[in-house]
Amino acid sequence: MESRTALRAHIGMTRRLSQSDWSILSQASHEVRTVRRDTVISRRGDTLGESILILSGMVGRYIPATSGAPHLVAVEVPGDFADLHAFPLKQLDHDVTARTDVEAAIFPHEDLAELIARHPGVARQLWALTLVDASIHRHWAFRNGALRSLARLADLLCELDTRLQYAGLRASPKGLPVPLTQIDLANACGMSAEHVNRVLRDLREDGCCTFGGGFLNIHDRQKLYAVAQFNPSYLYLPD
Amino acid sequence: MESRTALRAHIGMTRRLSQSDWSILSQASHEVRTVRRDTVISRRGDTLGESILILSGMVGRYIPATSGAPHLVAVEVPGDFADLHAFPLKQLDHDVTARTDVEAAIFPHEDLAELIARHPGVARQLWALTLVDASIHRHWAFRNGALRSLARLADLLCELDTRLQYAGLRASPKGLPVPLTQIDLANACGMSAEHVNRVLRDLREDGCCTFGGGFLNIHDRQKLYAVAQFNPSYLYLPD
DNA sequence: CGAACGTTTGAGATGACTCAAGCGTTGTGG
DNA sequence: CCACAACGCTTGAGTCATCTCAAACGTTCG
Repeated sequence: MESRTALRAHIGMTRRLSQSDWSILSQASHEVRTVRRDTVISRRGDTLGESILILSGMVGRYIPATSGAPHLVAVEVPGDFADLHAFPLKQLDHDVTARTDVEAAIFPHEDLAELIARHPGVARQLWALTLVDASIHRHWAFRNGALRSLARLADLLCELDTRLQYAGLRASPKGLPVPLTQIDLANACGMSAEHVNRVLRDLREDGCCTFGGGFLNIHDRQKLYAVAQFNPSYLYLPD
Repeated sequence: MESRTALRAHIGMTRRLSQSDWSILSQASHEVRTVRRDTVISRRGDTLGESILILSGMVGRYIPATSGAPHLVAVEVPGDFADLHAFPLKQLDHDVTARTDVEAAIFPHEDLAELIARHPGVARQLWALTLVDASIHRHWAFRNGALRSLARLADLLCELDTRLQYAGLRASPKGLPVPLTQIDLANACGMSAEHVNRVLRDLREDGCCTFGGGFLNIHDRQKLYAVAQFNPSYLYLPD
């Protein structure tokens, strides 16, 4: 049971860890939990005693706005820790919500603490994982501040394409599963849902990609990446 | 000499560290360097062997845009590590530039590594510092995605006010030193410089604050914070 | 079957941008 | 020491991107 967990979980961003570091880390988790879609996993201000590693599904981080809907500031895909920063900080400044049904490996903070004390190398790797997150956050700030709607939306789609593929969700002929609505995209990009719809139409008519039914179908990846002028270096993917 | 450095540097965000943790950490730095205004401290893709703690002045992190000026995605103030994430990641995805003349304490990565191996508690504190950075990045994504120009600019000014005050730069009758131009603000907020100028005029005419000559003079802090609906929880300031 | 939700499209309003010009300040070289 | 260049600030006028409001449609789910 546990070994199966470990096997399945060494995916996506956790591939930054060597096989041996991974086997050490995976011993800190003794439980896999399933979370239903739209469940709030943790709420701003909560004090957390555990962090979760996404095995399947997608979660979002939301900053509540005083007026209007909470704003989507990050998504986590399989292989990402959804809230590892709660381990050193103990507290979250935002909400974490399951966008789909989610399978997650639970890492109690006390187990992490013990593990880290004995394995500084793994500690460094975990630190690095949160720093890749930070780099992605910077890119979201850049995207929302520097890009116009067409490039902005395309850039987000490129990021999702790259990260989801790296997480092992290979594009099939039917497309890459992206369980977000146009409203979610609008929320992430700081655009109105109507405008997202129009920009998606433009991308479709330009032969770049179609988005719908939970799938992103990329017809011309090179063109899409060119529209976004996408440079994935900020994702710090190995290779 | 060194003790003076330590004394002066235990400011701002480093106050998250206890006095004893701080004395341990400060032993990892044997050099204070002065960097001239507008100097590029490190460039995207560089492999860094040291990280710097700002003692005085301000630095910016810029993501180069394929077209147009590089985009300002973060500023660091006294007490912040400008590039501590280069320690676990070894590489940067963006440029770091001195916005003013900067005094910085140098922390060679090999000294940090040794120190961290012996003091896991300090390691955890350093990790936490980079996570506060990440939280600030999330807020910048939120700001650029969710707020309209008036609130957006006001929110940035509130953040600068809070962080600079916390860094020990108390507001004098003449104002709080904010060594940025309107162009910098525009760059950070994803607005045109002309529009920043108009919004600053609005803030001035509303009696909130005046910005100019390297100073932010806040006339009615409560009003300014209300315009931005500013909630500083994301800064994770103790107390 | 009806309600709720997401998508799609249109029309009009507006916030923010671009272009343009003038002004003040600073720094520099003749 | 002056002159000029460079830069940032300020304001105006017109344009454009994006938003808002509105309505219709399809799908899902209870």
